[in-house]
Amino acid sequence: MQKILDLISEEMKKAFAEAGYDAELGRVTLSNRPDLCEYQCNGAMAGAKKYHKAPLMIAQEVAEKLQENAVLSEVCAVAPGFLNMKVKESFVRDYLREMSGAEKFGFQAPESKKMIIDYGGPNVAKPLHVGHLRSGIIGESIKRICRYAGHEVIGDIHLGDWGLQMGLIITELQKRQPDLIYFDGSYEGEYPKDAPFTISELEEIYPTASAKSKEDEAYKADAMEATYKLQSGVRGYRALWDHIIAVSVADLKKNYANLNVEFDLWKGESDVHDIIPGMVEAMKKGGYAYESDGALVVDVKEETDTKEVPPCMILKSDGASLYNTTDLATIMDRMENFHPDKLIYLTDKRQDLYFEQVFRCAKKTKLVNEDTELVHIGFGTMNGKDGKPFKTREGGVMRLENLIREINEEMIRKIRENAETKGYEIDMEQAGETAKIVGLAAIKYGDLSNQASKDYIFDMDRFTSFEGDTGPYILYTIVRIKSILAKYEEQGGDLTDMVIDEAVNGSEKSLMLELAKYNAMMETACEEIAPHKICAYIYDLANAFNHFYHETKILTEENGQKKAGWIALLALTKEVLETCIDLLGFSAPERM
RNA sequence: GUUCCCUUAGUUAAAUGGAUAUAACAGGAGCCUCCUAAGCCCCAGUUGUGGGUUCGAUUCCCGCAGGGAACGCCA
Repeated sequence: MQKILDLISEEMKKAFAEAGYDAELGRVTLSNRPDLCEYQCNGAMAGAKKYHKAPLMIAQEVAEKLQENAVLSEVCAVAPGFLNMKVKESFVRDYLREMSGAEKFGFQAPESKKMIIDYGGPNVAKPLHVGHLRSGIIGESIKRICRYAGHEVIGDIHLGDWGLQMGLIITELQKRQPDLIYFDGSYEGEYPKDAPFTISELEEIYPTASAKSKEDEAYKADAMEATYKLQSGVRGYRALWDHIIAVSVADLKKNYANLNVEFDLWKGESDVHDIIPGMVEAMKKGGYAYESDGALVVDVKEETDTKEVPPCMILKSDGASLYNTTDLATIMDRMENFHPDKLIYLTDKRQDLYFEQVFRCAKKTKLVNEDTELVHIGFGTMNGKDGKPFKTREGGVMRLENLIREINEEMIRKIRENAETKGYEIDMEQAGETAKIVGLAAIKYGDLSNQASKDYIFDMDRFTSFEGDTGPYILYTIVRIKSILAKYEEQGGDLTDMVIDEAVNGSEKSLMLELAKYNAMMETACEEIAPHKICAYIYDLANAFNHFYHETKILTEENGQKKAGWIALLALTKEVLETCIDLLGFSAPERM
């Protein structure tokens, strides 16, 4: 389905051509001055130089050609050469009717690609903290947006499960429980099914071990040896590692489920351990990798660089692999097993240069094809009110589950308060569920409505205040519509038998024009992988609806056809809003 | 030190090179016998600085100031 701007532009282009000017000048845009018009065209000003004519004269000539027209109800030329226009009510009506019946409201999907999203995953055995929030929230939304656009998308959490941290945990475990069967080298039997620790113990063990290793050289040496033993496949260590992963992953799944974030793959750095030697060999043989200060590196600088791009390090001087190594090996693995057209990496934006190096290295060493797209989406930091990285009141790192719990508690309080002032009974269980839904929307909308690349302030008070441009405001709008639709059915109305009518007032037309923007907005949001554009759109749409709602008494309308037309408009608004919030990764409750 | 990014109302954020820069919050004034007042409505208040390109610049280019970040054996 064509975008409404294109349809209007077609008319304008015809008029430009009829008046003897270049048709391309007739590109129509949304009005910057809603008080003057709905759409505008600046082509006359752009063409003034070319035709040596005053822009206003060109605009007037073009406007004359548009006086009899099926699309535009009003076209006028104003100084210095703007063409201002309004569209016919019947044209908008027809457009929305088509949109209602079309798949994805007429949004045309681009050419389908296969892509993998790498969430730059959390490390196992460490609790999720607010730093992990953005990657999960943004990643989930991007995944949904790309799928909506018709792409085949695989999301891989890409756990940090193979480094020194694992050795540290094992070492600390050995100090605490030296008699564990896993440390008995001569043991050849089956290992127990259950882990000798819980997730809370694990979360305490890692920081303890990490702190000890920084002070105690011998301890650190033990940890490095344990890492080596693990990576070289010592049975007991591998069995212990399996336990650590299992306990940790179960906890991660629970936490991500609370955020409504899902991964298709739970791979990690450990998965490519075996293919690293082959990759390194190939890089050497290909003449790409060479030794520098004892380390193995690949040059990735290019002549056009204005900045210095250091070589990409493949192996450390002690021969051990590092972050680069596993990322490159993972690229190789993904190319072989999934044949993606595009790889998207989601991490903190501080890793920009790092990914530039890795991507160049992957291209240069032909791990990927010439046309494989490698994209790094670097997101900004989530800061506290003081503008510094978000901390708890005590100054520590805020655990994700605590953050979610705090929001939920505040939400329940709000729901109770609301019920009390309006004087109705609430089911506490249901209130809890609603609180979760609304709280998640508050967190996600608060994050996604900002451009991903920018830092943003996470202000608990503002996010839970629910006023203005927030997730709860969007949900509230949807709930209002649901409530009206339900009452309409109670009155005996049929939701399957209704069709949108011409707008009868300004706020209704505004709502309709807002709806008509949908496919253009979605196209931009998909191309730019920009969830914040969807947020901005639904905020405008919710505003347009609330304005209309305020002016129009829908259910008490006596003209049945008129009422059904409004109900149809509401139904479309609701569907569009729900589709959008689904792409953002949250949903609306039945009531709030 | 080098390079990259950022700077918009008191605060937090918007604006393919277009008219009077857009919202929200905070501040001030209104609207519930009426489909959820988590709403609607009115008022007041902004592009760091100096140049350039352009008919027109928050947007593009150059300088300056202020802030952030990255710069081979961390991830």
